[in-house]
Amino acid sequence: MSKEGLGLTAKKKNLQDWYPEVVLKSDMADYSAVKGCMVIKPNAYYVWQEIQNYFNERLMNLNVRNAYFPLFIPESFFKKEAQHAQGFKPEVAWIANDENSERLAIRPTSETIIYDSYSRWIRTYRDLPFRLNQWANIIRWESKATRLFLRTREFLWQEGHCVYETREECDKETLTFLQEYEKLCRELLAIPVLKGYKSENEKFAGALYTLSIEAIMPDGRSLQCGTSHNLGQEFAKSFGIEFLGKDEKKHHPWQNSWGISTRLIGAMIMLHGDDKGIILPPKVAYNKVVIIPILFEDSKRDVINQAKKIQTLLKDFNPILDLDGEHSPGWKFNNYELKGIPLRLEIGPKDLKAKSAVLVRRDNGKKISVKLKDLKKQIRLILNGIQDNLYEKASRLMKSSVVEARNLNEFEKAISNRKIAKIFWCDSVTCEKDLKERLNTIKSILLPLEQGKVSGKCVICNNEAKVMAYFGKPY
RNA sequence: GGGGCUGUGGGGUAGCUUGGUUAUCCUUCCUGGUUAGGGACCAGGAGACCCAGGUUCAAAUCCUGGCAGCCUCACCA
Repeated sequence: MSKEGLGLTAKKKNLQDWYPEVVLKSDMADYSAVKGCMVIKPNAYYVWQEIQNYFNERLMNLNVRNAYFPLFIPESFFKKEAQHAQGFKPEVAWIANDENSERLAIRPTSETIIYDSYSRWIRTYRDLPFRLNQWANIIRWESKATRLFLRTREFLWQEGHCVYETREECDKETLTFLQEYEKLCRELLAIPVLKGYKSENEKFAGALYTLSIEAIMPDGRSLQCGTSHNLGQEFAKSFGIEFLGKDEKKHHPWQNSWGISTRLIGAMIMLHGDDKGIILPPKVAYNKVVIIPILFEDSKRDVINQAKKIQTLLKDFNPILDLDGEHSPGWKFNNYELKGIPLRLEIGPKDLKAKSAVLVRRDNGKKISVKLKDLKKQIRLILNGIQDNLYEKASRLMKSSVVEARNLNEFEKAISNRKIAKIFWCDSVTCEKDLKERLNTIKSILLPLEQGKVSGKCVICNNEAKVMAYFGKPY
């Protein structure tokens, strides 16, 4: 029998059903009247704001300024970079209001409109490096297969666009931004990731190469969480971006672009949640604590007074104080567990006498009694502990999700066991395409940054192996 | 873009095959009372057939179209 808010599907049993259910019931998001477009509700939007706060500070350290470019991109801009245009063709939404002027794309990414401006702004080597970022919404007109946070027609992201004199600088910072993403995922969202290069098939349309971070979900599928592209000089050539060098000659600069999106919120929900609901990493929880008074007739007033005092004492953690008299404490426990509040504080007559309160962790359910004088310090410690524990738990999951496969047999076994297979690979486009024809949802996830020693045959096609690669099922 | 499934109060559902009284049950919500450390109990009350056409004496039920959700293939963050 299902009870309101808790008819949750077991996570392990059926992740595909659990995920949308828990997103809706935990009050993170809602569907809207428009297909593939979602409402991001306050607790989820707060996570996005924390991502912005964190990353804006990092950007300042890296000398990247924020700016904003238009939502609309003239069709002719798109066509200037042929590979780029081809790559995004299926998912661009168009505006064609005015029959007399060219139609406008609603940005699926902003390279073209931004680089048109860059071509007028960049003149000499003294203008370089040039680094901008924008926080924006993006439209990709997915025909089907939309999923809350993970794939929607409109989503929020940041896109950084930098210009450099030399390939070396560009390479270096392309990697730097990827490392920043890894750090953000680890420190803020407690998400461990794999880092590496995308294969030729999977790289960004128009890029020289693409670096990406990938989080492994509980069902063994890989979720791309952030990308950093070295765009080489091709966009510069297409958009006429040139600078006068110290050598008094004109050169095309090197460029990169890099982005993370609200998809990260989906990764966080899917990775940390359990059968009771979502679990918010303390650093991105709007309310880090919920105070639940245990009320009896004779001690009601004293307990409520104490609960209010504790609320004031703990204001740094923005605690919810639930004084609702209709619901039982047990009902409240379940409700806040569903919504993922990291820490619950229970205060009743027994605690009042002992000058203490009971703390219960959302991540492991452990319950301890803490003296009021130690409360703030203890909560700080416990919240840090929860943050660390979530990351460690997810790291163990990631480790157990990746298996080495030394031959085709082991490879296919790994895939059918829903694992990510680490293999020797020939790194050829045709090999990956052939594989896709046989196992249609399987592709290369990435080629790890640290390659180690590669010797032997490609596990898939038996040609000479050139790289180490992860293969699996992506989201 | 192709194929399949689905849409009933705030949430979960029965009813649809074979059209026919006042649309079932659980939960939520409101009122009053009794309660009280892991989803309390009693009494009363509120609340729904996705939208637009069509067939019919009569449509939640059948037909057509639209919208939305899910699964799957293709594509993609």
